[in-house]
Parts: sequence; structure tokens; C-alpha cells
Amino acid sequence: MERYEHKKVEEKWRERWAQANVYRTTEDADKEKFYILDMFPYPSGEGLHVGHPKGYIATDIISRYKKMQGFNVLHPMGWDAFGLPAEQYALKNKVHPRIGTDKNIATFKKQLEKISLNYDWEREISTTDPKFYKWTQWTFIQMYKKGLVFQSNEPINWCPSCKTGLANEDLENGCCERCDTPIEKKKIPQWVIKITDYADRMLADIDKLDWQESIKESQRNWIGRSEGAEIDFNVKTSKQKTNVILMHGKDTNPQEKWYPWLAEKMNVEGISFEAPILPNPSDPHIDEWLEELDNLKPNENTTLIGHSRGGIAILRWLEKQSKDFKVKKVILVAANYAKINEKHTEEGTHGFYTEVGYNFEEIKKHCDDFVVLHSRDDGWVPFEHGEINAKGLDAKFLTFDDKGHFGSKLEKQEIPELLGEIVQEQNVILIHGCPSDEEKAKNPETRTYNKQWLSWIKEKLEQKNIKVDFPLMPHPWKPSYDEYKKEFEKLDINENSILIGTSCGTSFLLRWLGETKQKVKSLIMVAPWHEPELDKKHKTDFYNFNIDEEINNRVENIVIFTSDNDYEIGMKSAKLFEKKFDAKVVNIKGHGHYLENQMGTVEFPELLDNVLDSCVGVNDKSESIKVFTTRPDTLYGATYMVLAPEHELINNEKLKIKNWDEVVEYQKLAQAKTEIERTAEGKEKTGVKLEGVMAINPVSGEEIPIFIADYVLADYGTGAIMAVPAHDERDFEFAQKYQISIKCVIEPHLSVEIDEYGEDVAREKMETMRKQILEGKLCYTKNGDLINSDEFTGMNWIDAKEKITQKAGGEMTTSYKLRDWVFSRQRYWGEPMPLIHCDKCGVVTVPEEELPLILPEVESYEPTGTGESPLAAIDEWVNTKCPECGGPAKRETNTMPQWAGSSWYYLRYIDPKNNKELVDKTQEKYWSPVDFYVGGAEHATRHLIYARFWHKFLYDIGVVSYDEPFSKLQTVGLIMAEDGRKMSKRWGNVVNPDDVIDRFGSDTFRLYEMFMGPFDASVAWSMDGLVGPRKFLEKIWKMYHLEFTNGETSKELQKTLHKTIKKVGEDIEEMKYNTAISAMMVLVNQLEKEKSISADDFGKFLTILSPFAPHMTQELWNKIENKTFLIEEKWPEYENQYLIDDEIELVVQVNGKVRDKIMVTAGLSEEDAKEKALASEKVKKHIDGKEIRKVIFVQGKLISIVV
RNA sequence: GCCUCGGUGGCGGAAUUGGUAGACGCGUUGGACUCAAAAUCCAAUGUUCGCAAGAACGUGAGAGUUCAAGUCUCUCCCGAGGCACCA
Repeated sequence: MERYEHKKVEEKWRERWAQANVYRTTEDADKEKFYILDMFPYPSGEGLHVGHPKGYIATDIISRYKKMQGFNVLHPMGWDAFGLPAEQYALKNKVHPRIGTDKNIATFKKQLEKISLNYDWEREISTTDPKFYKWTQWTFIQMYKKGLVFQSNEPINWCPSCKTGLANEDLENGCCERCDTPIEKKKIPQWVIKITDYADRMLADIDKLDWQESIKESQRNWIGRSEGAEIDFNVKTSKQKTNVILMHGKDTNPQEKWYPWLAEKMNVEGISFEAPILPNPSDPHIDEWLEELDNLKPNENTTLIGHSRGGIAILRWLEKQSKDFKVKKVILVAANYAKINEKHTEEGTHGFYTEVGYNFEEIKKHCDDFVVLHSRDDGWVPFEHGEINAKGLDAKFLTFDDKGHFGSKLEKQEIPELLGEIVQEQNVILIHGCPSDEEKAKNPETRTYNKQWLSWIKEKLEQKNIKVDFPLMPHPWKPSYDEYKKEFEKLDINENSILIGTSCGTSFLLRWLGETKQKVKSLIMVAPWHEPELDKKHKTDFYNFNIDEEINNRVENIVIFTSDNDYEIGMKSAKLFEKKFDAKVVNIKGHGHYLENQMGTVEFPELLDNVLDSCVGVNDKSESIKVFTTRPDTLYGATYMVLAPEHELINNEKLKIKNWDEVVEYQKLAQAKTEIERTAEGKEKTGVKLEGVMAINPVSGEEIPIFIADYVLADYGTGAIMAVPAHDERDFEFAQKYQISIKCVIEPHLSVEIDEYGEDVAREKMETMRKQILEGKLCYTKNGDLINSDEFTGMNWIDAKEKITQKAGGEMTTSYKLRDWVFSRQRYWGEPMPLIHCDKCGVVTVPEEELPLILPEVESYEPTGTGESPLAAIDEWVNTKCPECGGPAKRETNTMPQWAGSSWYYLRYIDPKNNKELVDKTQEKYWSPVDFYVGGAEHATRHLIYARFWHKFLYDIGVVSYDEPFSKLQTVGLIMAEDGRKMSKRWGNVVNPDDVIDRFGSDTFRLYEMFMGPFDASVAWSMDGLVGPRKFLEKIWKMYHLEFTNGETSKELQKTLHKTIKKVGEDIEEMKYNTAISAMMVLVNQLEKEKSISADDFGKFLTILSPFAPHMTQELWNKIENKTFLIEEKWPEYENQYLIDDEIELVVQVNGKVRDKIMVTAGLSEEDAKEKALASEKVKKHIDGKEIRKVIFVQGKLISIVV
């Protein structure tokens, strides 16, 4: 008998098939198409190992099966050949990477050919082929033109070993996935593709893909959509806090008089207050008191208060200060004008009094703000002293009639007026305008045309506890400055005041500010009005005055609201004021002169925003922190904020961060840390508080501290968070470490706990848990109803999310984990980017007719490590002409990442030689999308994300006709080495398919790989295991040679044959190759017993086996007198008549246990089955006279008797 | 920590979706052939008890639903893969 010699047989057929070109793709438009694709390999220098072909064999089987079923099948292969290893090899051996790449491709191809995979090699492609990468570059240019490509200077992931930047996707645990080197952050200009623009579509379309759930989940995960809100927190640069020093008078001490009252008030206001016991109070020496004052170190934030003799000390002390020294304010209470008179001598007063009195000019250099309090009935220091002092110091002079020497005559020992000078409340004053129509103006109802929106503003501000005055001015239709002034000065106007005037109100405010030299915080002029001529017409003294440009220096913030359809004078005035004051102008279209009928609304949010900005001490909108949160419902619990160390706001000089050095040090530390250190598990959180700034919780108004900490990531969300320690684990941990207050705003919900722990456990632990949470000792991250949240208290969390966001002025948004695609690599072996930098025209794309932009030869492939690619060294290549202006320009020297070509290669197989288009439209329409895509799970995120993005882009520009590239996707399970580890050169456990094929043959190899286990499971290789499939093939070989195949097929065998045909077909479709093979083994085992089968039936068997073992089946197929190629044969059809058994084995159970199996005819009725079952001896034994309670009958399967 | 799969003989793995657990293959043991070995063929092979007929147990552990659970439900343990300070 002829032995099965696999080599002879396999080589013979490989040649014949090649001659007949059987693998060529047929394109018969009448037939249905089937595009089945393998992920193309990177041709490494090591060649294939036994794990690589597993997926290729599977697709080969499907491809053959589909061909036999009459489909046009596209089954191509190519090479993903750009990339680092080829370049590293080139570096080492000083050969061009192309040479190594070509060699590797040749090796791979030879190995694959031995397996007889039915690829149409005429469609072979390589990403490194200029004819191919022409279209990679072309697509890149289209993306550029659509604005999807931009240059970024943000720090990127830099692998110091590969000396190139990497995309986020290229990292593994913060290391380079290629060489495991920890990644550094490096600032080099990078080309980035806005893949995030497609995030939503990529996410949504996952649902229409027939992919494994796990891969879909990875994609969803990677895109990482979360819904939440963006909310602005205003930042308050803490005003340098005032401190107050009190110098008491002669013959007293800080525990007497009104001093303790003041101390208490200062304590309430949180103002630091010092009132030393001055030496020898009954006989003070000036030197001793001045020394005391020296020790207290007053500074520019200090307010000095001096009572009587204490006042003298302060003025004397100021006389002696150096040139640039200043204090904030000096308040003199009943202080003497200390010039020697008959009562006092210099000696007798130990230097308090001098011949010349005070040197007021000198004193005034050290303070701009003096207040003098004096009472006319002062029995100790005459009122005139107060007058002299006030005059000499240009002081604000507060006079009294009955306070005496501010001693015993003082009511309750309190001076409220004094307090008002120290603690100035912020208030807003609204000065209305007036209609020009006198009749209307006289009517109190219509007197102020803008009463309604001013009232709206007032209401809104008062909701935020801001004091608002809205005085009605006397006869504004014929205004008098003095009367206005009298009315106006009844109000408390101080340097924290915000003045808002509209129309003629602005005239008044400007004049008043100019004349009184008052300092205020803000002046907001709505529809400003300056018309000096008007006085003549109205016979008033109101409109004609000189505008004092110095106002600009006394008012921190001047804003003008105007409109494009204001009256001409209004617009002129706005322009004039803008120029004079260098003011900020806000133009709201269509608001006219801000008359209510012109505005059409009483709401004026722009103004409100502006006022609120001033209220918290911020002029510029940018000085706020935008955060992203998924839990806006917990906003009331935000007790601090955290910025990423790289957050741009930190560098904003306006913040005047006090602990700048500490902050910079932390930033450096964070930057030096590798990604690994930063994200290491269980790592303790660190951070630094920004001293001198606070944020305002936009709903509760609370001032909360701001930290920088590296647990907040710069490139997710907004790079800043609101921290809610009570309801977020990370914030909780941080808050505990830095002792920040923890405020619970979500009431734990019993039902939530019951869902998780079950009723009993939940009820038991609920009370203690709840208590701990409310006390801030436990963090509660689940959902519940709101507490401690003003008007939202009691609301459920779903409603609260939106409502609170609304109140905070934020908006609901979506955030993604997906980052934009860092697309440039600083290496040689990749597609050159088709961009040109021109000094005149900026960045210009290479004209499409010049594509492909060929990768030039270079002397050294050595990466520079500086962030420049080796291409930068080729002057004659780099220097080029600008395609737009023809002037000198330079080429972009970065290359594209390896993922570029692989993002669209599958389209090129459809039309691989087309030089005019990426792919012909008609062909694309026919073949696209890929029906079945098979490859490694390691590409679940990167390759598939990039390819889906790239494809969607091509869809958008009309190159492809469907918006997803791969309809169905299946991952291959790894083949592990026999030792259970991954196959790797490192472990020396690599099995080469060539050796296996040599020993066992390609058919055995193919069968074994498919028989090992479920296709997507990872299974260890076993040389012993190969014996099974080999024996299986040899059995079949023998069957022909023992002439089994000349006989008849028994009915039993025919049944098995047809069942097998059915099963193998189904199993191929479901990728259950292992069970398909085992079914064929069953058939062969049965045939081995029967020793007889018709040639026709044997042929059918060979046909269904042929996709698995094409060579031997082909040989035997020809031996049984066929001349055709099996791959061109039709897949056999199974006949239903053989699938039905006429006699079946019925299982008899008693109480659920199998007691007997009886042979019965297939269509047996329940009654008959019961009868037969009860007749069985074995069954009788178990029933044994017991009562039969129930009988369950399953047609064709079993009968179950319950006793 | 979160998500997604899994856990079945000595090993790789089947099991029509609730209906005979262990198909098929490897290995092992015994036998046939042979002077012998290899190859091949035949038989056995979940565990325990038993000469046997047979019985009991048995799909990570424990509970539950059911006439019947590898399959469904709950709790827990272990393994693989993915994500991971993502607000």
C-alpha cells in the first residue's frame, strides 16, 4: 500500500494550483461578494512562529468554504512594513531599512505559501510602497484641509529609548509599549489629528457592529464618554488682609474704654488686631512708644488707630519712616496737635511735643488715607487740634458734638463710626436714567424708564447677599447736581462700592467722582450720556462739567455698556469715555438706549455678570476656573478645588500667589515624575495649597481653597476639579490628609443599600453608616437625595444635576477619555508628512500632483533625540519652494506613525493598482465593507480606533460608501508555548511552522491549529497533540487504498455523513472549527468500522474536509476519478431525510435520576412511552410500589417519573 | 478598584441553551501482530465501594429555584484579559 507522503502530495498540488492560478479573486458582478480579511502582519526579522498562522488558517477555511458556496471572495494579504525594528536593524547593520524589510517580507511570504493559504497574491500591498503611501499622504492632506490636523506644543509622551513621541494609545502602564521604557513628558511641536471630533460617532456606531462584546467594551472604554457639567468657579485674589494696630492713650490700657469692644469687632470680622500695653502709660516716653510700634512692624496693609496720646505717637512714628514706606490708613481719635504750648513742654511730655508740631508733609508721604475723629466737647484735647490735624493731613474729618474725649462720655464704650472706617462693606448703587419726555418723567410710575431691569438686577444681587441701593433721584427731568449729590451722599460710598449709572445717571456719577476724588471699586455706565449743551435747553446745572481723566486711577474697573442702535449722543459718549478712561466696552446689539421697550426684557444678565465679577474682586473673566464634573448635584459639597500642576491659571500673575516658590517646586516635582510614579496604585496623594487665592463656590457663595495636586490630570476634562470630599473617594483621601472640611450633601439611601447588600444587612448597617457619612467620617459615592443644599435640599439627584448646574451658570456637557492622536514621529522609517513650512504663507500642503512625497535617502538613520527627525539633516530635501508663493520654504521632517498605513490598507486591496484614486468608487461599493475581519485582540483599541476614525473620515469626504470598515470582527486566541509562557525568542520556546510542516505536513498543521481548542481561547502548543490530526488523515488515506471507497454506503453511515455535512458548515460559520473536526473524526471512526462507502459519498466527505486539509483531500479527490480542483467544487448539500432518526434512545428517569435507556420509535406518544418505561425491570426496582405523582415527557428525549 | 470573559477527568476540550456530563483528540493501562521495538489494530480509562450485577458521589465553594442545574438566581473564592487618580 502506498504510504501517505505529505511532502510529495503537498508540493505537487501547490504547483498545480499556482499554475492554474486558482486563488485569483473572481469578480463576477452577479455573484454575491464576501470580503474576508486578516490583520496584515509586521514582517519582523524573526519570521513567523506557529501562533501567527492560526488566524490565517481560520480565514482561509472560511474563504474556501464561501468560494465553494458560490461567493466572490476577496481574501488578500499584505505587509505593515514601516516601523521601528526595521530601522533599528538598519542602524546596527548600516543597510537601508528597505533592504531588511524586503528580505523579511520574502521570508514571511515563503512561510505563508507553505501553508497554502488561498490569498490572491496579485493584490499584495505594502505600506512602505510609495504607490501605497501616496494615498496615506493624500488622506492626510484631506484631513489637513478639513482642519482636522493641528500643531500642538503641549507636552507629549516621549520615549527616551526610541527617541520619539508617542500617542496615548502607544503606552502601557506609563511605559513605551515597545521597549518598556518609562515615558517622559516632553515639549516638542507635534502634529496632532483631532480624532476626538469623531468620538461621539465612533461610540454610537459601536452598536451596529457584529463584534465580540469584549472588544466593543474596550472601544467604549477607550473613548470613555462621561456626561456631566462644566461649571465656572470665580477666583478671588484674597485682598491683602488688613491688620489693625491700636495705640491707646495716656493713663489707660487696652482693657479699658472702647478698646475691648473694638478688639471683639475685629475678631468677628476676622481682622488681625493688636493693641499692646504701652510702656509707662501714666508718664509715657515717646522713644519707648515708638520702639513698641517698631516691634509691631506695620506694613502697607496696616491700619493704625491712635487715641489721644497714641495718635501723637503714630504721627511721630510716621515722620521718621523711610521714603517708600506706607501704611494703609491712619485713624486719629481725639489726637492732639502736638506743638509745644503753655501746658506742654517737650521735656515734660518726654518728646511727644515739639517746637514745630507735626511735619504733615512728611507724614503724608507714608499714608494716603487719614481719618480724624474729634468731638466739640472734648475737655482734654481742644476741637481745634482735630481741625488742624484734619487739615494738615487732608483727612476725612468726622466731627461729633457730645463724645467728649472718647472716654467716659462714650455710649456703651462703642464708636460705630470708627468701625465703618475699618470694615467697608461692599455695596452696589444704582442710579437710574430719566425719560426725555417731561410728562412721562413727572409720573412716578414711568419716571424711571429702566426701573424694571434695575429692579431685576437689584433682586438678583440681593439673592447673593450683596447690599444694593437704588435711590430715586429728585425731579430727574430737570436735574440739579446739588440735589442729586445730597440724595446720593446719604448712601455709604466707599472704595468697595460699585456704582452703576444709566443715561443721565452716568453724567452725575462722572461729575461726582471727579469733584470728590472718591475711590470706588467699579463704575459701570449703561448707555452713557454726556451732553454739555443740554443745560441751556433744560435750564439746569447738571450736564456741563469737565471730565476728570484721573477717575481712571481711582476706580479699579470701568465698564461701558452701549449698543449699535443707541442714540447718536449715547454712542458718541460711549466712544468718548472709552477713550478717556481706557474702559472696557460691551456692545449688546439691539438694546438701543437700554430703554425697557427697546430691550424687550427685564433681564440683563450681561450686566449682572459684570457686577458679580467686580464683587468677588475679579475684573477679567479668564480668572475663573472651569471644572468638569459628573456630579453637579454635589456642588454644595465642594469644599475645595484642585488644579492639575500644569494648569495655565497658576501662571496668571494677577493671582499673586503668595507661596510661589513652593508651587513652582511642586510643579517641577510633578513633571519629573514619570507617568508610573504619578499613577502608582495606593500612592498617597500630594498637593500644595495656593496661598492668597480662594475660589467662590458658585451656588453656596462660600470661599474655598485652591490646591494643585497631581491626582488631577491636565489633559482630561478641564484640568481642574471641584473637590467634593464627602462624595468622592479621591477627594476624601486628600481632604483628610490636608484637613479640609468635608460637607455631606447627599443623604444615603436605604433602597440603594438594599439593592447592594440585601434588606437585612442594609437595615442593620444603615444607621451607623449614615451617621458616619453625615459627620464626614465616611465617603459616600452613591446616589441619594440632596441635603444641605439650600433650595435643592430634598430633591433627588437626577433632577438636581441639571438644576444646580443651571443655578451655577454652568452647562451640561460630555467629556471623553480619548485624546487627540499625536501623529508625528521623530524617526526615519515612516511616511514623510506632506507639509511645507513657508515664512510667508505658513504651513502649506504639498500639491496633490506631487504625491507620493518619497522618503529620501539619508546618510544616518540615527534619531537625533532632540525632537528632530533624521530627515532634518538632508538639506537638499528639506529646502524646497513654497507651492503657493514660490519662495524658499522647508519641508516638515517628521514622519507618520506606523498606525497610519494600517488605518486604511484594507481599502487598497479592492483596487491595489489604481494610480488615480485611493480606490475606484464602483469597486469600493461592491466589495466594501470587510465582511469578516480576524486578528489579534491586542489591536482592540489602537488599530481599530484609528481605522474606524480614518474610515469615517473617508466616508465624510465621499471616498467610501459605508461608515464602518469592518462589519464582523473576531479575535484569535494566542498560542502559548509548551511551557505555558508566551512564545518568545527570549524564552527560547518558539516553534517554527516550517519545522512542523516538514515533519507532519501542512494539512496536519492546519488541522491541529484548528482542533486545539475554541478559536478565541489561548491554548498551549503541544507537539504530542499533532499526532491526532495526523492519524486522522492517515486513516482517510488508507480508506482509499484499502478500497473502502468502492463499496456501498450503509444507511447508518449516510445519516452520519449528512449530519456531518450540516454540522461542519454550521461550525465554520460560527468559527467552531474544533467541533467541526471532531464531527468528521466521528464519521471516519464509523467508516472505519463499516469499511465500505460509495465513491460519491467519500467525495462529499473529502469536499467538506478540503478547507481544512486542502492537499490530501485534493489528491484523493483526483484518485477517485475527478479532474477538478476541490476549491472550485460546490459545497455539498445535506439531505433532510438522513437527519431524522426513526428509532431513538429514550431516557427514563425516576425522581430526576437516569435509571434506564430504552430504544423506541421516534414518534412515540406519551402514553406508549409511559407504558414502556414502566415495563422496564430497572425502573420497576426504583418505583417499587410507590405512588406515581407525576410524569414528564419530552418528545424524542426522555420520560421522567416522579414518585 | 471598575468592566468583560472564564473555572468541567491526568491533559486540550465537548455538551443541541434547563433534559443521558465528559463527544473528539492526547496520554495511560491491558491485549493482538512481531524474535523484538516502532507503527498499526482491538479493548478499557471521572472518583469511590464491589468478583460482579450495581450503587453512591461528581462540572471552583456554599445556598436556592425545578420532576430535572455544568447551564437559571444569590453569596463567596480563584484565574485570564481590558481599563485604571478619567473628576
